[in-house]
Amino acid sequence: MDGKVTAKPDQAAIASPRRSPSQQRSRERVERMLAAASALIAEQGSDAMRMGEVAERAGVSIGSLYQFFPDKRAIVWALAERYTAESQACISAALKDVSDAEGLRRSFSELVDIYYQLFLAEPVMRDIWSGTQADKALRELELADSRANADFLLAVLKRIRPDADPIELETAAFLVWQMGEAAVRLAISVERDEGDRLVAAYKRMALRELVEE
Amino acid sequence: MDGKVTAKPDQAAIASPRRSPSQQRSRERVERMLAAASALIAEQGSDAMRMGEVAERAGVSIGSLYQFFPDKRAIVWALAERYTAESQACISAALKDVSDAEGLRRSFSELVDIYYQLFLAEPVMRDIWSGTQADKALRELELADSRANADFLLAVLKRIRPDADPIELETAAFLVWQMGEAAVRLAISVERDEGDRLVAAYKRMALRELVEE
DNA sequence: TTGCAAATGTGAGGATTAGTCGCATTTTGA
DNA sequence: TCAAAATGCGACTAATCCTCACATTTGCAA
Repeated sequence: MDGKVTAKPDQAAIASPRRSPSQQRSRERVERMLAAASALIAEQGSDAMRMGEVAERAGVSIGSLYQFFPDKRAIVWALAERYTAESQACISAALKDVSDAEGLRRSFSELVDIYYQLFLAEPVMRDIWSGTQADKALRELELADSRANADFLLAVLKRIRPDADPIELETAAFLVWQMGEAAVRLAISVERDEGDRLVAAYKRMALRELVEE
Repeated sequence: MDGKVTAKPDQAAIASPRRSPSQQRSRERVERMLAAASALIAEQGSDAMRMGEVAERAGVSIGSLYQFFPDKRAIVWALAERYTAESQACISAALKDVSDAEGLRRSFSELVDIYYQLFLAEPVMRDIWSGTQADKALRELELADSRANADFLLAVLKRIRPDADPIELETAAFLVWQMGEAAVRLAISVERDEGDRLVAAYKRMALRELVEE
């Protein structure tokens, strides 16, 4: 147990590749590893995903897998980061130019629908956010992501209601956003009909809080 | 809506004791096992809990542990069941006699506070609901529990607004309840100040939905 | 009391799987 | 060209869940 790897203290050691692929060849292999992991998570869930199976499906050896990912969580993390970056861009775009209540109504409703569809359609996201919450680092990524997204909403609120207490607006934005994530997670875990009703009810509830206060 | 816990699909097959302790001696030993598991979960989280450690701390052998619990999840499940039963009784009591909007305001506010305090104070609950969600059976227990609790709320709503569409009321009750659980989980994972603000904001939001529609 | 079946208790070992390590092969760059 | 760096490999180690064959205790009918 003589530590050659110990140098890095925290987050880098947790989530970043053990070694960055610098050659074209290895970059492609890393992509294959991620694709294999993604497929396996979609099929069985991240918990049941076996590292050996990822390696086999990617056509690489176990050793190569661990060359670029320090541990199993790092692979899931890497996928989660991609999805959050993607959805953040989407959210930012949807809310960037909103500056009045009516615009918020429209954009917010669309946004929730997009989010709902995304979760319905993407098994990996579904698993990562509802299944692997056991992982502390992932929970923190989600929380940070949630805050970042809530900030887009907060920016809109500040434009619409410039005189309101900023702390109150921040609380409202964060809460409403987090509720939305919970609503979507709930919606995808029940029958489709009920899920649709729940998402619609959430939209009403959220908008009432956001624009009718 | 019979106010009774609806039996989940194959909960017995998944989680029930492999063998029911019939002698006083073994009943006490099972209690010791659960107590040990509870303590370990509080200290390290259910994921890091080791079966060997549970056995050692309970003063029994590994074999005895598996005599009464078919697997690791069963121990966590058994603890989760106790807590949900406890909190359901509490919720039922708080909402049983509410029959008007003002009563709901008062009781709901108290209820949320109790829930919040419970999560703040009880590390095992905290871990089970935020950490071990990777376990499918536990997710289902939570969902069933959530529905059962929402039913108490639904009963109140039906008394207060007898003319409203029952499906809509059901959706509202279920959503509001689920949002509450999400709000509390969120609140305990941030700074205390912010958590308090979030819970307060949730209360306002929920009551507006429940009594001002 | 006695005898015996059922209940309970035990812990070494089987089975699985995350992660390591020394060495082989390929690429880079001077 | 060729040495150093990067990449690739897979048998092996370690940790951990859980089983199983056997030992011990308890309940109870004769």
